[in-house]
Amino acid sequence: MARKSAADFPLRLDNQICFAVYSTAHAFNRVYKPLLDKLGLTYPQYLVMLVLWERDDVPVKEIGERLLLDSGTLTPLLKRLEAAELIKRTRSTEDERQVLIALTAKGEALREKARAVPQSILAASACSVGELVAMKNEIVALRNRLNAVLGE
Amino acid sequence: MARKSAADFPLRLDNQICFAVYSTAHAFNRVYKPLLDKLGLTYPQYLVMLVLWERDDVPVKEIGERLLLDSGTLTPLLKRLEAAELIKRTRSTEDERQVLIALTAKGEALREKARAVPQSILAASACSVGELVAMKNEIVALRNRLNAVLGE
DNA sequence: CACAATTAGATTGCGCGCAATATAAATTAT
DNA sequence: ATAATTTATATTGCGCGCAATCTAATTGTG
Repeated sequence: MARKSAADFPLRLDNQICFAVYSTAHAFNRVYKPLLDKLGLTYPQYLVMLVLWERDDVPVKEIGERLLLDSGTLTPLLKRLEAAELIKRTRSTEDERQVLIALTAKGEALREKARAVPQSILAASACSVGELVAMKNEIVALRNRLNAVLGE
Repeated sequence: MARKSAADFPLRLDNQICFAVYSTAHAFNRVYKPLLDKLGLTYPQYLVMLVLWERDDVPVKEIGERLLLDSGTLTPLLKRLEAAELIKRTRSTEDERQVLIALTAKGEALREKARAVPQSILAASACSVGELVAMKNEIVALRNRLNAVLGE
C-alpha cells in the first residue's frame, strides 16, 4: 500500500497551492514595502508606474487590462498618484469617455530612483535569475489557465 | 553578441515574478469566489476555517502564525465568523490574554460542504496534482527565503 | 434620425492587510 | 514584592480589490 500523499488530504492548508501563492504575494509585499516607501509608492501604485514607464499617455482601460484591475480600484489609486504629482489625468478629446494618464516630469524622474528596486528584490529572493524566470513562466501559465476558466 | 534576455529589462512588468505571483493570487481569488459564496465565506475566512478544521480550540496567535496574519486582520475577521455562528471566541482561563477559537456545530458541519472545493480548484488549474505539488513547493521555498530576509 | 445597446470611467460599500497605537495580563528583573 | 518588560489581543486609519450601481459618451440598428 502506497504512502499517503498530499493529494489524500485536499483540505490541509499546507497542501494548497493557492495558499502558497497568497502568502508569497504577501511576503513580496513586505519585502517591497521599505523599498517603495523611499519612492513614496504603494505596491499597486508601483505597478501602475511600471506600466507608464513602458508607455505613456494611455487610457485607464489599458492600465486595467495590463494589471487585471478595474476602475473601482484604479480611479482612486490614480487620483492619489495625481495628488502626488506623478501623473496627469486628462479627458481624451477624441473619445470623451476615456481618461488618458500621462507622466509628469516628477513621475518620469522617479524612474531613475526605481531602477534600484528590482535588484534588491532579486537579492531578497536568493536565487538565480534563471530559476526566477522559469518559476515566473510556470506561475503565469497557471494564472492564464485560471483566468481562462473565468472567461467561460 | 548574445540576444537580450529578460534580465536586461528589470523594470518591465512582464519580467517581474512578483507581478506573476500578485496577479495569480487575484486569479485564484476570482476562481474561489463563486465556490466560497456557496459556503458564505470569503477566501481569508476559508483559510481560517481550514486551520480550525485541522485543529480546534486554538488561540488567535496560532492562527496568525499559520496564515501569516496579525490581529489587526484576524480580530474583525473572527468577529464576522462568530456573527455567522461558525466559531466561538472565549478568553482562556489559564492565560487571560489569549482568546481561544473553537468551531460551533455549524462550523464543523460546513467542512463537509467544503470538501468539494479543492477538486474544483484542481480542475480550474488544469494541470496534474504532481505538477501543482512541485510548483507549490518551489513557491513556498521562495516565500520562506523572502520571509527570512525580513526577519534579519 | 431616433433609440437601444455598449463602453469608459466614477462612486459606494464591504472585507481584507497592515502599520501604529492602546490595554490588560503575564513574565522577568531588581 | 514592586517595577520594568514582554506578550496577546483590540482599535483606528488608510489603501487596495471587487461587486454593484450610476452617468455620460459612443456605437449599432431599424
